[in-house]
Amino acid sequence: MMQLDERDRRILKLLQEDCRMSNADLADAVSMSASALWRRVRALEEAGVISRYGARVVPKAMGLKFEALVQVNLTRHAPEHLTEFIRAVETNPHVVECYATTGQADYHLRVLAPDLEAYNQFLEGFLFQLAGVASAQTHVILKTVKRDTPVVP
Amino acid sequence: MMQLDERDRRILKLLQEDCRMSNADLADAVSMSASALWRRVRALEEAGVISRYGARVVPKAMGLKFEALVQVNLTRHAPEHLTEFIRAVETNPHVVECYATTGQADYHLRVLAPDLEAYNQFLEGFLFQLAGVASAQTHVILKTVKRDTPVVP
DNA sequence: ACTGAAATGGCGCGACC
DNA sequence: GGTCGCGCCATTTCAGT
Repeated sequence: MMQLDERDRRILKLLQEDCRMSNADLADAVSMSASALWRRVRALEEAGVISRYGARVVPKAMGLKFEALVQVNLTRHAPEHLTEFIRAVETNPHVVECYATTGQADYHLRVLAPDLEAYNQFLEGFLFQLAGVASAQTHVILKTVKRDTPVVP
Repeated sequence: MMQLDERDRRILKLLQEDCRMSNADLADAVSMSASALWRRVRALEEAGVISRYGARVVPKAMGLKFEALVQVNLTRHAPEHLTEFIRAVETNPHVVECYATTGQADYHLRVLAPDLEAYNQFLEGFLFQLAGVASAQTHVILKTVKRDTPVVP
């Protein structure tokens, strides 16, 4: 793990907001020479602090107007079903987030679909087909209050 | 809303994976001239299909080793508390996601903190201080199975 | 209207203090 | 960490379809 100073935090903050800004502008913003900055950014990438530079695509603009959080419980008695579940979730394009959690539910998913019908198809045709899945509880997202929030504020 | 063709989808797919790739390389990858591609990307930005170009920062690398999903229920009788809740959540840097949902919980949050102690401080010093909050249920994230998944697969 | 070729000013990236 | 410089690339313009 890498030791980060205040300057690194400023760099990360700015890159989270707009990673397409020019290296030169960023250097200006943090009062550094372009190449010194460039080396820092490189170091942050290589240390795995920055995992990716990705464009955020708005789901609705892609026709994905239905969104839900799903709590999943697995059956207790089948360890081989767990890896199958993980692999299936990782592969399925509807699932955009998945966490193993403490509490009532074993797993929490965020799922995107074009509409309610497609989501039902996701449940019946995919999630409920998985052997390890004991139950699933859907929370339809009514409104996205906050998302894509910078980790470094 | 904009009409997207197959080429747009390929552009978006690639930009989601690496939005720092050069315009020239991207043009090659989708078999277009650099200027035609550049105009398309511009159009996607202006149509709001691409909301941001952001570096993904790994929370753990920033010392944020504790992560939780929190289900919040608000009191039924105070509409003015709702806006206060929303504003507080939007402002608080620990909260990186927030959704209004159907189901047992009114709101779902994803919260980052340095450690369990800091999270307890988040609950006592922030969340439970909000007048509208009736109850909160924490699901500690044990493992991130999937995240930052492209919307366009 | 939409395309791509060309021109240029700026920038990324590396070599070297 | 900064300076310098080469070569490449983003961005605009312009002519062709």
